[in-house]
Amino acid sequence: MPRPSNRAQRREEIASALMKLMATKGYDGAALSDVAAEAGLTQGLIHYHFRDKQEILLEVLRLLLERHMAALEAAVQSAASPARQVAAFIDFHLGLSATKNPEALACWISLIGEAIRQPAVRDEFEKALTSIMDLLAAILKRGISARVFRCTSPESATTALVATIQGYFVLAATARNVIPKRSAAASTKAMANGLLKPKTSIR
Amino acid sequence: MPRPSNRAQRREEIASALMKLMATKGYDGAALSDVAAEAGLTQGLIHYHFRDKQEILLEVLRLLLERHMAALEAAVQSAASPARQVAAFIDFHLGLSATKNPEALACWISLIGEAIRQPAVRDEFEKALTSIMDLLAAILKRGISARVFRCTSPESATTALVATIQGYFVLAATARNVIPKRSAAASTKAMANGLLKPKTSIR
Amino acid sequence: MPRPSNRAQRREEIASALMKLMATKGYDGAALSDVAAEAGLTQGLIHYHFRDKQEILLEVLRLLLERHMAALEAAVQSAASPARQVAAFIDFHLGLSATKNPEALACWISLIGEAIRQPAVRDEFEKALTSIMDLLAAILKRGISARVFRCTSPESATTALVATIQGYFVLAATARNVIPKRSAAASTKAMANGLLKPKTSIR
Amino acid sequence: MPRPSNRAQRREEIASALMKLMATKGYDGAALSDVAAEAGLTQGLIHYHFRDKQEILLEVLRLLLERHMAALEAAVQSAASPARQVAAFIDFHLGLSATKNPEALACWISLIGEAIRQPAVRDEFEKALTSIMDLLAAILKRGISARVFRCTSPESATTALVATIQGYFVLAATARNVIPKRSAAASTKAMANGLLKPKTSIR
DNA sequence: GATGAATGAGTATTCATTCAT
DNA sequence: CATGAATGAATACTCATTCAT
Repeated sequence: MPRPSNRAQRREEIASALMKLMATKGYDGAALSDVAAEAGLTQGLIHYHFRDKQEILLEVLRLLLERHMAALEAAVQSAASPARQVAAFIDFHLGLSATKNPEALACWISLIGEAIRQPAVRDEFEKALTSIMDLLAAILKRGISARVFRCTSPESATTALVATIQGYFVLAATARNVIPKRSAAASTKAMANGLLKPKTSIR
Repeated sequence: MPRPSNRAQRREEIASALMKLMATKGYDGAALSDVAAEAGLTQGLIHYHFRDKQEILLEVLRLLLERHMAALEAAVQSAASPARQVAAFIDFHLGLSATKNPEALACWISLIGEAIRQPAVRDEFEKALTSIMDLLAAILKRGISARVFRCTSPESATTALVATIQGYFVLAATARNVIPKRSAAASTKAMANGLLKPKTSIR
Repeated sequence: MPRPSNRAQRREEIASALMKLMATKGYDGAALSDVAAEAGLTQGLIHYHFRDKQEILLEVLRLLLERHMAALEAAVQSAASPARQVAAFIDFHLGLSATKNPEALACWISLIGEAIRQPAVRDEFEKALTSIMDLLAAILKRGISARVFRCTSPESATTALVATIQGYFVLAATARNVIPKRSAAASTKAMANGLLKPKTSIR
Repeated sequence: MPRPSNRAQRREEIASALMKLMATKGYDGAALSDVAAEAGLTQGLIHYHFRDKQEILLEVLRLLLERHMAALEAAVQSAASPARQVAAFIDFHLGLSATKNPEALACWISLIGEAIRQPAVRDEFEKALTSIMDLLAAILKRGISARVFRCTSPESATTALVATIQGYFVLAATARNVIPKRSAAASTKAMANGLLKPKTSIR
């Protein structure tokens, strides 16, 4: 009578606990003993479910991406035209409701820091970024095919817009005061217009 | 006759050593014993020149900014018109020679991570960003006064362009492969055109 | 109809797994989780078959001795005279084929280390040594009765020869290079001649 | 004004503490926290003077060998002829006073166990054995040159005698009861006679 | 018999910081 | 100024053992 496995659930509990702690203390600052306490588990159990701390970090990244992509796809699919989808993509990341989850944001910035150093994290982080960029690139390509965007390189444009979004994330996490209220999405759309030269302005 | 103080020099040596180590190992990963070894002096001496590790980090930030601003001002001042100065500003950060110093880039990303957590670092980081943004804002304001830029909020535009640059830094540090070759500066200029609607295109 | 008990078989599987791991990692270095993996079963099951880790070690010793004694008795019994039996005893331990099983050798050395510390292991180890020595002592006593050996204390002679063999084991396990090729059995026989002063030389 | 170094002294204190604990608890069983307590130092200081635990073990080996060789050379040099020097060599290791230091003996046996696994320990252990064997080999060679020993291979004879001594160490450490009182040195001399066929018996 | 989850004490090692000299 | 020793708390990770199913 094999016992039913609760691995997936426990792994998520542990990763969520790390996510929460990382937001305020960073990856290095989040001790596994704190993670265990936060998750209401013993420290030994953490290493029963994860080989090492890095593996938990990768699970955090996986969770963040999973949740992000699901919501992002929903937001984008509800928009009709490519131009509106680009606007939806920007609003999703930089609109009013985007700042609702500062925990995820701080966690994401911490992930950037670890991605520089830990090759395994870098690989997964790059894949995560690629997932997000692929979604935007597909929109741009549809807009180009439909001749509503006049843009030579959808790859470059995708990168530029994602860079802007990531940059706003950095500013929001480190120097919130330097961002004029509600300017992020609007400015980014203005920039998208310069980049994509759409027949109808993105707004 | 007291021997001449070498405080300033020693402080810079120590900060430079931390900068070098942070680039590859991050702030937490750079042990002060390693810093001492890298700087060619003893661990005890570090605490003679700095109260604690954070103070060295702040010195690193100061050094980075000092060097950055000096070179940036030189690059911008050599440009004639506001439009050309914006281009110079972008090229300085994202042009071909910008990637020449990966150490400073990785160090900067690490600083972002610490700025989230250590309030003292956050304050200085915000000031550093403000210095950079002030320089760009001044250019934009001149352009607006001279009616070569049609842009309602120079503050928002400044923020947007700096965000884009910071975002490219993040991508360059974590997922170099996702940036099409030489696209960063060009795309950013295209975006600047959308943002500033200049009489003559920025390029 | 209850399924047939596989206790004995499982115990041997587990002990064999520990034996294999001990050879390369030592007793302390062989984690029970590794033992379970090596034996192809789960960690929990190990403690169903053994009270604790030490009990597995004792089983390892029992297995090693059982196999050793069976082969040793066969080797000795095929020799005709006491002198030839002594030679067979030496050859069995130090001859060319003796080094064929480095796993058992390394395991034996590890057992020595544990015998120093764990009293239960020491007791069993002493019994094992006694079994081996009893076999040699019987040969020597027969030789003395038959007046082919001139030796006052068969106990001392037995101990001396077994000590030499154990010593060669130590050298073989730790410093293989210091033993001149094929010298072990020959030298030991020369020493046995000094010890037993046989009418016909042992060789 | 450089502070005078006490490294050598501290290293010896720490190694001595490990030696003492290893004798009863083995290498793995001797926790560095216990070593620190035994030496009356803090745990951190141990790692200031030694990179890791293995390095302490190597220092233990070095200390053991240093002390052993000094006393052994003194014992051997006080003997006049090669035959008497061989006797002195044997007595030094197996005579009545040899068992006076059970701590060093148990420690030596533990070292054997570690030499099997840790290559760095094996190398040093082999060198230590070689030092001891070189001393005996030199005696044998002098005896052969002087035609008082009739022995074809001094290397094999050296190995055989050292093996016997090591074997007695093993028996003494694990199964003291199996060694007839005072038989070790006498039996080994009898064996040496078989091996070296000296003109005058070794005794 | 067998599984897999859970425990909790233990371990080597790291490191910022202090301080006597 | 400078050294090197010393501290002590913290940290990730290991592992024999227990237990509910």
